[in-house]
Amino acid sequence: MKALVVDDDLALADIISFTLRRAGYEVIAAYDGLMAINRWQDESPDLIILDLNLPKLDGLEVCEKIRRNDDTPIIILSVRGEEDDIVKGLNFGADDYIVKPFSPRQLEARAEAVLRRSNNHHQLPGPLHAHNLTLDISRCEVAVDGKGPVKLTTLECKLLEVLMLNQHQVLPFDSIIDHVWGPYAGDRAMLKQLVYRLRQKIETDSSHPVYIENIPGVGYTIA
Amino acid sequence: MKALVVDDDLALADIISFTLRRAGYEVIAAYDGLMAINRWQDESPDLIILDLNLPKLDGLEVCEKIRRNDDTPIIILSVRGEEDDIVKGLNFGADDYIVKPFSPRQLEARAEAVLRRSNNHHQLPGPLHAHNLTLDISRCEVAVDGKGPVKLTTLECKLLEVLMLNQHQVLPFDSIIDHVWGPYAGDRAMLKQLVYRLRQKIETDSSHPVYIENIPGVGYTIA
DNA sequence: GTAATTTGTTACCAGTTTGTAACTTCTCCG
DNA sequence: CGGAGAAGTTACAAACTGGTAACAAATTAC
Repeated sequence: MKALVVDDDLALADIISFTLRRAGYEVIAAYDGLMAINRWQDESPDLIILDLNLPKLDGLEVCEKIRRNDDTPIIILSVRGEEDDIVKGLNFGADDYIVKPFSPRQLEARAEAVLRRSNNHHQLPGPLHAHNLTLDISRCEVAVDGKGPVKLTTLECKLLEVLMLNQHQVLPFDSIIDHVWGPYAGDRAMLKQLVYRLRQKIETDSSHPVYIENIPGVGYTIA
Repeated sequence: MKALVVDDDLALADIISFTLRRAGYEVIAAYDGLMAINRWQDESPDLIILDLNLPKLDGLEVCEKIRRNDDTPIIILSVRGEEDDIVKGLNFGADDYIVKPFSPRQLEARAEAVLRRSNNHHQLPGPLHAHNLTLDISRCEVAVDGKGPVKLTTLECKLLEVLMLNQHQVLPFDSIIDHVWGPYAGDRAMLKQLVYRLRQKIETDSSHPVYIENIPGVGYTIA
């Protein structure tokens, strides 16, 4: 069982690693967000212990990025014990959220509980389809109604991606914002603007949006 | 998605049930250990929220008994936040352990995280039914008698939600106000107005309200 | 470096939603 | 019957919302 420990606090990372090794895990470590992504790609661990407060790339973003590609179990470890942080973390796809300070034994028990549940299966992201839109995420291009692909900017692409991934569901403003700009950045004015710009590119009749629908006071959806 | 809530504190069990219903779960309850086992056998819920301090049969024993037979996700809920308790709970096969007091939002998020793992297709909260009304909370839309959906405002939606969740019960003004406007906001005049506006949208004969009934001096109800 | 593109910021407008208050109707009860 | 209190109705103003636009800052391309 291979575990990836991500924490910029070297001392703490060591303690965690030690704990896990003692419990029989093979442990690899990363000290910032980018490194975490790299090690995850190279080593494909069975479990990730993730601190939130990371240099270079925020923990939540790491979590999101990983979740987009597979479902390696993730346990978030953070000093932030606020309600909002916990809920946000779990909504980003984490399996558990432990507030520091914590005990090794608890970490061990929770790791086991999470692993007990997980069973590996992969899924690779092809182009996304919804309605009659086809989104090629890697090239940031969308084909409307089969017609020639339209180039999107990075943000527009992320917006459309999260909407299409959750087709038929209404996504609340805040969760869209989190997914497009990452946690702790972005606001409604920016989202409003971005939706406007994206619509300009994919909607034909501006007064009656076909694809991106607004649910007043709640969020947006692609039906 | 069916959830079994086990807690001998009736008030708390009610709060938990309400929270889960709001999130789109069908909820059944049990107030002691033996009852929990019975209901679990009869109803085979998709998720169990389990208090540890139970009469007749201890929570941990319930957990163990259930685990022996199947792997229904179990979230333990307890006042005991000691290391030992948490580790023990998780080792008995629970999927998560939440220490009281906790917030509804966190319970909801953790329930979702656990379910995400247990059955890979994560079922969406379905619409609410009562009488011949169908309320889609996420879209703020209600279908009357199967006919085309009517758009509701956020407040109207919250009002109808709380009424429908408590169908057949008379809800006192103050508790409705709390649920719609939150604590320390809203008053009866505003509620009166809101009921009027909601009725306009769903009632056909204004002089004889079919859905929302007023109990003078007490509150409103959906029969 | 400059030009082009992308992104963030601010302001405005129209439509909607909400709060407030006055007024009417209903109901209960002596 | 009549009056008081509760609930329903009406009307209007204030606040808010989301779409649009124009412009500035930041980023990228050349």
